[in-house]
Amino acid sequence: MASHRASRLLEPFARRLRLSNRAPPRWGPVQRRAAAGFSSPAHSAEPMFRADAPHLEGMNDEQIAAIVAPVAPMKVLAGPGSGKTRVLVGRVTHLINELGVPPSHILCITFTNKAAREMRERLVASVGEENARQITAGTFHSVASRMLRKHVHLLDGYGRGNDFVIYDEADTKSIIRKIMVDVFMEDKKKADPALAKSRISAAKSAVDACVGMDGRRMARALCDTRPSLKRDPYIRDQFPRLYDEYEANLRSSNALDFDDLLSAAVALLRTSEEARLFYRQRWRHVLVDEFQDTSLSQYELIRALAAETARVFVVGDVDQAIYSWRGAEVANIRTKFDSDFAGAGTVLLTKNYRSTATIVKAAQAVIGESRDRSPLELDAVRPGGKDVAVVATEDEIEEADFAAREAARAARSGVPLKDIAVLYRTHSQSRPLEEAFIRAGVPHVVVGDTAFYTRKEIKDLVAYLRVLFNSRDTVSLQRIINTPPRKIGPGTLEKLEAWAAGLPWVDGMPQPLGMALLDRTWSTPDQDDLLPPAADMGLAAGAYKAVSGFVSVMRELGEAVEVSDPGALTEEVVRRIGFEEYVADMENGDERVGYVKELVSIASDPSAVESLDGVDGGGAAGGGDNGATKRKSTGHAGLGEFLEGISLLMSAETRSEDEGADAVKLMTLHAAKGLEFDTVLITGCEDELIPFKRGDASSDAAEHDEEVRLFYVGLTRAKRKLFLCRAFKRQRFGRTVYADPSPFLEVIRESLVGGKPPQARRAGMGINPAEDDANTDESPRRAALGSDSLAEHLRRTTGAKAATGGSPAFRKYAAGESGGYAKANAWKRRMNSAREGGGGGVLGGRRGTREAMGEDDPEAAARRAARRASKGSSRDATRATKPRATGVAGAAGGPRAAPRRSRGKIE
DNA sequence: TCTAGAGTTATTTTT
DNA sequence: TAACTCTAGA
Ligand SMILES: Nc1ncnc2c1ncn2[C@@H]1O[C@H](COP(=O)(O)OP(=O)(O)OP(=O)(O)O)[C@@H](O)[C@H]1O
Repeated sequence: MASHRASRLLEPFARRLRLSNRAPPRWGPVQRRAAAGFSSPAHSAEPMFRADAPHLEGMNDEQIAAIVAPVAPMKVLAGPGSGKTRVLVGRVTHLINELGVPPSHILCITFTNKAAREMRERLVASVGEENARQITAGTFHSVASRMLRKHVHLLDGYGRGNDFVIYDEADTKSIIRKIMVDVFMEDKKKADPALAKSRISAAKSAVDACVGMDGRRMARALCDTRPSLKRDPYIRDQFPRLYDEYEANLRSSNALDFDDLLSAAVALLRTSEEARLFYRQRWRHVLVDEFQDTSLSQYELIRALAAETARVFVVGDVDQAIYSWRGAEVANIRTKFDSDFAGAGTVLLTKNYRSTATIVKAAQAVIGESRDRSPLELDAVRPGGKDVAVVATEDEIEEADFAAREAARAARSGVPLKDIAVLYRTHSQSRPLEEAFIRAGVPHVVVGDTAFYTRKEIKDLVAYLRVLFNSRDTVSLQRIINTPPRKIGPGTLEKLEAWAAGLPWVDGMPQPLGMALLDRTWSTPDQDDLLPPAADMGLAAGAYKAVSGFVSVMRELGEAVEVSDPGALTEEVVRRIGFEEYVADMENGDERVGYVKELVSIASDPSAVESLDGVDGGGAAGGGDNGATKRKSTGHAGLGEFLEGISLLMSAETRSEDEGADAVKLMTLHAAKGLEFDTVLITGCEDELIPFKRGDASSDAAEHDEEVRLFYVGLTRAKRKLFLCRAFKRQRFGRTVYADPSPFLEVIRESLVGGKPPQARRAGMGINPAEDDANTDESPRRAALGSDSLAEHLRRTTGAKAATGGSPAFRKYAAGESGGYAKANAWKRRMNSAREGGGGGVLGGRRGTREAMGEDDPEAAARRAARRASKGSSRDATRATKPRATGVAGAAGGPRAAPRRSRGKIE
């Protein structure tokens, strides 16, 4: 039985394989143009390639060495902009065009969906549409999910069916909250599922495959990686139980969380001969981008897929490792790869083709602040000019206005909007930016914005679809059973649960309520009553009627599933449950109705799930029926694909028209990894924001280094022009917080202009103070707050030592010693703690701030004094002096409002 | 069961 | 500040 299935699944591959066995013509003689940085793998096979092959054109020797290296484990280590991704694409092209590898045998793994999409574009350009379509390119999670969708039933005792759902953060937290309240009797109010979830997640990524491990085992694993937790009584006493309850819940709901996707895929490959055989045949060549950010389970997935076949090619840069907080291990690329993949070769690339020399120099200076960096050199190929500007503004609103204006200016001078990015450390910074872009009428896209799918009306609607797809999904059922209100309150729900608990168990578990209600598991096949008699369910007549109503709607919708594509089905759901009327009645009803329509249109649009098809590569992971051109998939499978898409692809802007849209991209520094833009503006270059410092936690050296790397990643996204923006003050928690410049700014300044005073800078070294920008602004204030006053501010607040040699000061600061930036920090601490204390302290604190600021900018001090005198709230005062004639009100309904992410299709 | 008003909470970073 | 949750009262 099993082997029959296997051979059926493998059949298409066998066919392709036969086809591809014809050797490609015209292989040239072996040429070894490349030597530098190329350590030959143990294999003695010589690289074979045509020196004139188009995909090698313009490549340097090291790049070619990597691309044409013999098929054997290979890793490419190189700094930003050195062409790692380009080499990876070149390698794929080489495999297909020169070695005759069928594209469907190639698996390309990236870290984010954006990167996957970009990779796909590059592949299309290099190997053509048809070939690219057959390559599997996706994130670890999407690839793992696809594997499980096909084969999870082969995981013995795992209790999941192929119609599993993926629980997102909100879903898992709601489960945990429930456990905390029901099992641990915690106060509903106090319970903090976030911490517990992060512990569970950390434990799961600390282990190569959590499948089958119980809570105690997981607790031990967690303590092994985080020794500080060993003495934590919570981990010892509660965590194991919590974990087991959590797992039981997911299992009963036929659900997996994000970490489970990876673990289960690893377990699948380890335990199932059939699956192992299948995927090793399927993906004979595995290539991984950004390998430095792989976690243990991701690494194990690669190993399980490719360790024996040894056809693995990874690229990465330890200096760009920015995900250790979620379990990424640099050791994977540093050492483990070499020891696990025998005879692994290494190629180093050291030329930066992306950025101008000035930008590279600034970036190198910053990464130099990391203690644990790669010894790799990075030489800029492009000459440098005045490409780096430091800009200081009064607050985040001005900063945002500046960014919008600068983007518009760049666009006017010919830079495509989509080649401009505004980066920030935290999502919360995106809001004023977005408002400014709307005000300025500059088209923009907020990338990685999950807001759409976390909206209540969208979650509700998706929950309907999920229950229709998988009736065991208890979290979703609880969401929808009384939404819109249909008189099934908590009391009724409790009775229903009691009823379901009394039904015969299925698969060794009590029946989830959804299954009991919707799958008629209580009935014998020939009965066709909607539900058992009311008395059997312990319900009063009214409640019984309400429940019957719900069940009958769901039954009918369930029948619609098989004949509808996701769009039509969603529309049908909306119609049957009167969702639009329900939503319209809530506040902001019109807007919400718009979002509902948006979801329908996303569901209807086959290209909305484009990257999912891509993951499938038109190949076997999706079943035997494909290879056909893209079409709407109907039925259960189509619904599953759609649901998977919205769980896995975090952002709504996966639709092609948004992706390709000519719009400025707003995103976090993390999200920008691997991308490049002509012009980059990094906002919030302030101490404690970059590098980020959380109020409570004391940051250790490793965390600081990661902040350094993150900023480094941000800097190196810029090809031609880089703006570093900071604001003197910023609203946080509704309070005004004053901030010093990021210490990294001083590092950059010093590297580009040396320890010279600000005046010398203007004479025209690397930094362009952007004074013009300031002066052409309608607000004359910015001139006063340009980078000159910034430098002045830096010099004074960090002391003379820093002024003549910022770096020693920085080192002290980083080491936590006093004398460096500690002075400035003490100043700020005083400010903030003064504000914390009651009334009088507030005033005193503010005054102190102004004085301190006033020292370096008399004009600003005068302005503040005027504001103080005006006695308004600080916000009003700010507004009064702001060039906001076109303010929020004007922009809100403005016809030229920029295309925001989630509304694109509403018209 | 629903609502309005009070009260509290929030901000790293992502799949 | 603003967005969300909870509670009391209808
Ligand atoms: N040999 C080359 N000649 C010209 N341009 C090149 C060459 N190699 C790479 N580039 C260009 O340099 C830029 C950076 O390449 P790529 O994105 O592949 O770098 P990367 O190493 O992946 O960067 P990162 O680590 O920042 O993701 C791209 O625009 C690419 O086209």
